[in-house]
Amino acid sequence: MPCARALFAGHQLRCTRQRLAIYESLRQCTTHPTAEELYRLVRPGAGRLSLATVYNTLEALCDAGLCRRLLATHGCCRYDADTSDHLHLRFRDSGEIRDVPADLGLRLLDGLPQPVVEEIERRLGVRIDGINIQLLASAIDRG
Amino acid sequence: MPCARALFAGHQLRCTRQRLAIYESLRQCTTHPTAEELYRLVRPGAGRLSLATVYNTLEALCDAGLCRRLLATHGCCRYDADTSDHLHLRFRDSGEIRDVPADLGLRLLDGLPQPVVEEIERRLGVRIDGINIQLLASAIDRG
DNA sequence: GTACGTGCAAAATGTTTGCATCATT
DNA sequence: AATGATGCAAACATTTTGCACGTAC
Repeated sequence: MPCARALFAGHQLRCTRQRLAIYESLRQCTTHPTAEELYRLVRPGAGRLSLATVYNTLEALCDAGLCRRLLATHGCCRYDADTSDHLHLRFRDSGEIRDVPADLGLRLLDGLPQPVVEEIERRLGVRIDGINIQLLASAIDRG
Repeated sequence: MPCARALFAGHQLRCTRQRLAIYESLRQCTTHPTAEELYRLVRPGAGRLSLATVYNTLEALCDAGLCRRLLATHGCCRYDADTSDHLHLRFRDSGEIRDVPADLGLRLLDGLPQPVVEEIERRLGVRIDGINIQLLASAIDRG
């Protein structure tokens, strides 16, 4: 894994003390922290740091492709009266969420190897009782 | 599909004018609306209605299993410095998000039939360039 | 030196809560 | 009649913004 400085340089990101600390911390963290958690984690060793900077930095890192938001809802919560396991298509630019036609969604879900799901249950000691699949889409022929 | 009144009764949900309107509207809607959108959609025909009631109703419907939140982040945004396609396990009760071990995640992803992905691209006219898979887990041996 | 990042505080956004009133059972 | 839902406003939580100052390039 390249060092943070090199990655920042490669993405035209200015390399500041705060950004380095935030990114290093996020890389070492296995807990998928929130902005607030990162702030509390990084602040003690980082001299002055504000929560707004954490948000700004995470935004910059995401834009550069160096991190991502987990299951970001692109704004606010969306609701669906169809509670069966089905697939959603999320458009990267607009955040719009569309359903994948049921037949195609089923064919994709059927492809998932059940033995692997069971091995995940065994190894992690959990019961898996649902799945969310979100395909990320870019519209074709834009710009 | 059973009528809303019957579903409400089956889940010990009081059947009010507002709830009926909200649920019917959500069922007919293909756009996965936000609470705010539902509010604007339902209000005109529903007499008095407040946004808080929309939130309360959606909460009650979700609890009853009659609808679900799409990709709810259970609180706030979480970040991940690993931007490769990998699987997450979300715990229903705590909202904690854990990584699925890479080898298992890969085996699950490899099971996805590529021809189906391509057919989705063709039929919907989009380019699919990423996938989020979130397995929903309940801890075993609780309570 | 300039362009960009930062801190702080304030605003904006999305969601929840307290309480008196009202409606469903 | 009793329980639970509603409307409203206010609280809350998360994220974004404006601006003066500071720092990397």
